[in-house]
This record gives sequence, structure tokens and C-alpha cells, in this order.
Amino acid sequence: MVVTDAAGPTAGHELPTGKTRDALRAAHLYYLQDLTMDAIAKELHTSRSSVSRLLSHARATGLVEISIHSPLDLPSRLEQDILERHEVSAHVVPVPDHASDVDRLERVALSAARILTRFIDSNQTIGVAWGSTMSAMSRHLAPKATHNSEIVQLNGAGNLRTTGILYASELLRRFGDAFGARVQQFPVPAFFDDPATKEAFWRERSTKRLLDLQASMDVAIFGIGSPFAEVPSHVYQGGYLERADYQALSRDGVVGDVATVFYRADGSTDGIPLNSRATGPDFGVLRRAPRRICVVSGQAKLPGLTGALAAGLITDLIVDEGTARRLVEDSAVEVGTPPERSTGTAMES
Amino acid sequence: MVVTDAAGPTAGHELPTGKTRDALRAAHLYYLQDLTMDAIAKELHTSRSSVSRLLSHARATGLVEISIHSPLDLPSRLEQDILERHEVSAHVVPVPDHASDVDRLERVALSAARILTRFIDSNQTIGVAWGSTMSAMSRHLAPKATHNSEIVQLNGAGNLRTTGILYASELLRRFGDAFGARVQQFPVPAFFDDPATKEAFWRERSTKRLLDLQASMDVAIFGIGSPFAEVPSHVYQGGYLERADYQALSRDGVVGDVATVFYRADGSTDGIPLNSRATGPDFGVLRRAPRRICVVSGQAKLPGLTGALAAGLITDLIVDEGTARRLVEDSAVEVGTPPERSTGTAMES
DNA sequence: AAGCCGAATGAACAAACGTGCAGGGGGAGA
DNA sequence: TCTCCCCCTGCACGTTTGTTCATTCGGCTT
Repeated sequence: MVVTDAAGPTAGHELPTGKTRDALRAAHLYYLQDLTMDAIAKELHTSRSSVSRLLSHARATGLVEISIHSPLDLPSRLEQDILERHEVSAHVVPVPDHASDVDRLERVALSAARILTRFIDSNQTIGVAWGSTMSAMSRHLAPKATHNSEIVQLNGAGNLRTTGILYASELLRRFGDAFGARVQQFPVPAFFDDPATKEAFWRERSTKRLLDLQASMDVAIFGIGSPFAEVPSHVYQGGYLERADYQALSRDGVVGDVATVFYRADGSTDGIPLNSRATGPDFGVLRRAPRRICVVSGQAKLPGLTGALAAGLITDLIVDEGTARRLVEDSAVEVGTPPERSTGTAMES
Repeated sequence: MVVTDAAGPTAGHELPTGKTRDALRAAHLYYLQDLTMDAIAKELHTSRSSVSRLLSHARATGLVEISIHSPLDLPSRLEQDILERHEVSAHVVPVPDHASDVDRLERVALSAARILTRFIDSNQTIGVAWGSTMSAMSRHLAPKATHNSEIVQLNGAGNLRTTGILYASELLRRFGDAFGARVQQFPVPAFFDDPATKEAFWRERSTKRLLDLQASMDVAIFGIGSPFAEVPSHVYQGGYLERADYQALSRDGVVGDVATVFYRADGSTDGIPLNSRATGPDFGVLRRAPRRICVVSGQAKLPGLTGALAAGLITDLIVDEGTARRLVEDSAVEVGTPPERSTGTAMES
């Protein structure tokens, strides 16, 4: 009976319907005026159900943003400790200690996706790695409209068994969709077989263009790979590396990787042969990005995380509570602060 | 059995309990991780009810902030029109046309209180007027922690019958509480009987200090008084003015007031005798504040609003939909744009 | 030491909300 | 013009959330 909204004629213009308009109005009434969905339904001449759906839509498309501010005076002891010891702004994700690794990853990724919003803006070049953490994140991104931003793939994703490209491109696409940004793929394998091939490739103009983009990133987002953890990261399951490669990594004292670039506990990367075949950005390049966001879930990644911190790769860290606690405890010992009992959040039973 | 949180001994420090800590954690879990309150209750070892209460607390104290962004491409036709015609950034509050004036005011005030948050920050001097609109707003402010900010009363509040001070101080106090700001009262009557008394008072050092504060405001917040509307504003009911005063105002062509300073339709204030007895800031002073937020509800205030716009008093306008529509229609005629049919939001039946 | 008061708790209820499902409207194509 | 298909709608149900109430807990006074 009543047409939903403006824009009469057939389709044709940018947005298909006035649905977003309604969603916006519903969101105003719900979140700013505290009306019940019932009441909103009456004002919009529709049913409660539809209002519920409109509000879902509004949240899902980022019309509504919900953010949480610590009251500045009590910024989670853990976060403060991490800031002091590593000069990194931390976001600790509360997760019960008994949660499974899968749960933990999922929950950290969900939180991270929502927190990420505040770092993304217009006219930015955003570097994105891939892996199980990034993948989980990509599935939960809170959309935010930006102009003229660009998603740049940080490292190649091809491997021996499948192209892997599809997986990575799907991941990138999700980032692009969420922020209305162009996506720049990096169509190379994760590792070349021959360093010479890589170098040849790196001289190609199309490759150079991409490397230039990477060098001018405003934000980089990545997880941490941990080659020797019980729960291996995506890279280590997917057939990207061979047995001999692992042995080499082990010999070299590697503790982790960021965007398929490997490093030792002290953050050094020199003399790790595999890196000359890897496609991720040199840490020097990576560090040029003013904001470098690292998402970590699970204590298995602690050595990797510590190494990445030592390498100065991280400016913003999103990490689960248990891992954060261990991180602080470890470095407390290191620095000489007495390893005082855990500060005792309510979760500690 | 399980103590709620850290901070062992008796009271004594700033915050009474670790309640805020729990609220923060609950908010994380609820808004960032989409857990149900049930699940959160288990993680926190408490009951659902308590979690519900914790979340209420989190929202009420501003730990959680919910904001709404128009997707930049469709910023409510009305808001855009107002911006173009009056160079004022508008926030149109959706309210059904059939709502009562009381409802309308309440809803605009609620929205305004929530929107206000984004304008308030640390190290600011914030001027606040009073009246029914401001009072309604004060009851709904979303708290936000700031340092070193100051609330300054814009105009006196004493009248013939009661001191009125109590009313105004309560209002100011609410602003101060919400933002953790100091409150500077202005203990003078709304109108002096004799201009000479006012001038004498204005020479007092204590008064001067306050006037200086006003002159260095970063933000001013005020409603609009409409002396001749059917639903008179607070000033006009409270016994602040006498019959003769009204007649004078009428003779002078006054259409409204801002912080008890009266003006005509063209925004002029010169030659309105009552102003020399009023205690609100001269418009010249007011206009020095870089951000001047005006909250208006109800079409009765249209003439007043138009005058305030003409006087250039407003940089940010929060207004109900019906009034916004009328405002645009009126100025459309004025400017010469054909008075096209209302653009037809869903509410128009 | 007993008693009082206010704040905080959890159970139970009532309200509000989300979602699967069947039905209907409208546009594209035949 | 008819048909098909997809998307949207509202209903009904089960779940989730808010709130009231009786009770307990802890601190402080008498």
C-alpha cells in the first residue's frame, strides 16, 4: 500500500532502494531515541520484524557504530603494561582461559574486525596479509565507507597444490567490499623456487607498481605465523613449504613469520635463505607504514609475537587475554620486575 | 564466594568498586564479540540479571558509545538543504508529525544529548544556557570523561518568584557530572530591574572573570526562546517578565531570544531596551565560540530559529523533522526555488 | 554484640527481539 | 499478456533481554 520511500521509477541509480534510508531512520529512533522496535514499526508503517531486519542491516552495513572506551584512568592493567614494555598500543580481547583455540581465534578475529574500523579511513593504502587469522577477520569486518582507499596484498599466495590465489583473493575482496576500496592483488606464489626468478619478477614493471604501493602504505594488517607450533598456521599446512624448508627454518632459529618473511627471536632476518624466495615485504619496507596492526590469538604464537615485537614490526597489537598475560609475565622477568602474581581479573579462578 | 574484582581493602580510592571493570569486560563480550548475556554471565561467574545491569551501567556511563553515520552519499535531503541555505550543519531528528509537543521536545532532547557527546572534549570551555529544552537535554546526557573542561552558565536565572538558581544549578550540575567538568555558575537574576545595576555588577571582578570565560568559550549550547508562541518557553512562564515587558517586546518586533538576549527576524538586537537589563552574552561574544550548538523542537520556534540563523548564532543545529521541513520550505520560497512538493519521506501519509 | 540500613544479588516474570516459514507483489523475460 | 522467479512482508514461535521483588551481604552505628 504505502511505497517504501522516495525514488520512484525503475531502477538505474546507484542504490537500489530507499532501504538504507529507512534503516538510517530506524537506527536513529532505536539507538538515539530509545524507542522500541514496536514503536518504530508504527512510525514507519511496517511490522516489527521488518524493523528488526532494518536494524540488522544498519549494523551490518556500518550505519551504526558501537565503540567501547576505557575511562582513561583504568586502561586494563595488561594494556598499560604492554604499552610500557613494548611501546605498542595493545587491545586485549577478553577470552576465557579454557576456550578452545578455534573459539579463541574466532573471538579475537571478531573483536579485531570491529576495532579495525577506527584505523581505516579515506585516501589510505592498506596492506593486508593473509592466513587463518586474517581470513577469520575478513569474515567479520564492520563496513565503513571510504573514498579513494586501496587494499594491497602484502605477499603472494600461490602454492604447490592449489593456486591459493582464490583463497587470498576472496579474503582481499572482503576487505575491499567492507571499506569500498580498490583491491590490488599480488599474483605470485607465496615462495618462488628460485631466488633468481623472484628477482626477475621484481624487475617487472607491474610488480614494481605493486611494490611501490606497499612502500607507501598507511596501514598494514597482519597475523603471525608460527612454524613450530602444535597448531600450525595456514602457511604451514597448505603445502607451501617442504620438509627440507622446515629443517632449514629450524636450523636458523626461526620463531615466526610476518607475511611469509621469517625472523628469529631477536627480530633479525638476515641469513635466512628462505626469505630470498619469499614474496612478503622486507621489514624495512613494512616499518615505513605509520600504523602496523598485528592480530594474534593463542599462546602458541608467543615466541613469534615476541620476535615481531623485537623487530619493531608492530604499532598496534590485538591479542587475546591469555597470550597478553603471558607476554607481560615473560617480559617482566626479562626486565627485572619481580614476577608478581597475576593481577587477578575475575576470570582467574 | 568469588570476589568481584581486584582492589582489596576498605574503600578510600577514587572509584568505589571494580564494577566498572566488569562492565567494561561485559561490554567487550557483548558488543564486540556478540556473546549473549547468558554466556557472559557464565564467563563472569554471575547471573544474567547482573550482566544486564552491568551493560546498562556501561551504556549509562558512556563506556559504550553508539553512533550513527549517514553514508555520506545520502545525508538526509533536509540536512543538505539546510547546509546549503544557511551554512549550518544540521542534525534532523526524525519525529512523527502527529507527535505532541511534549513528546517532540523529549525526543529531540534525547537525540541531542547523545549527539552532543561528539562535540565535547577535554580542555574546553563549554557555555550552557538554560530553559525547557536545555533542561530536558540535561536529563539525558551521555557521559564522556574529559580533563580540565569547564561548564559556564551563559545567563542568570533568578526571577521574581523563586530564585530559579536551584533550577539552573541542577541543570548545570548535570552537565558537569556527565563530562567530569567544573561548573561555573552565574549567580545573577535573569533580568535586572535597572540597567545601571547590571553595569555595576558587570564591573565586579567576580563577574568579569565569568564574562572572560564566556568570551573564550569553545562550545556554546542553547535553545531558542519564543515569546509569542502558544507554548511559551520557560522564560515566559516563570515570572521572569511582566506584562509591560511583553508589550515592549511585541512593539520592537522581537521573534525570539537566545540566552535571554532578544532579537528581531533579521537577527538584529539593537534598540531592544530589555537587552540592556538581560544577563546573557552579547551576540558578538557568543559568536566568538567556534562551535555554537542550537537545539530546537517544535514549529512554534520557527520564527525564532530563522532569526537566530539570520544573526549567525548557530554553527550546528539539532532540530525535529517537521520544523526542519518548514524551515527549508520557507527559505526555498525566499530564495526563489519553486516550492516543490515535500520530498516525501515515508512518514508523509 | 546486636541491630540497622543500603547496596547488590539471583529467581521469576513480562516485555522485547530474532528468525523460519508461508504467502504475495512486481519486474523481467517469454 | 502471461509466467516465473526473487525478494520482501508479516505472522508465530522460541529465544533473549529488562525489571520487579524478596533476600542476602557487608559495613556502620548504637
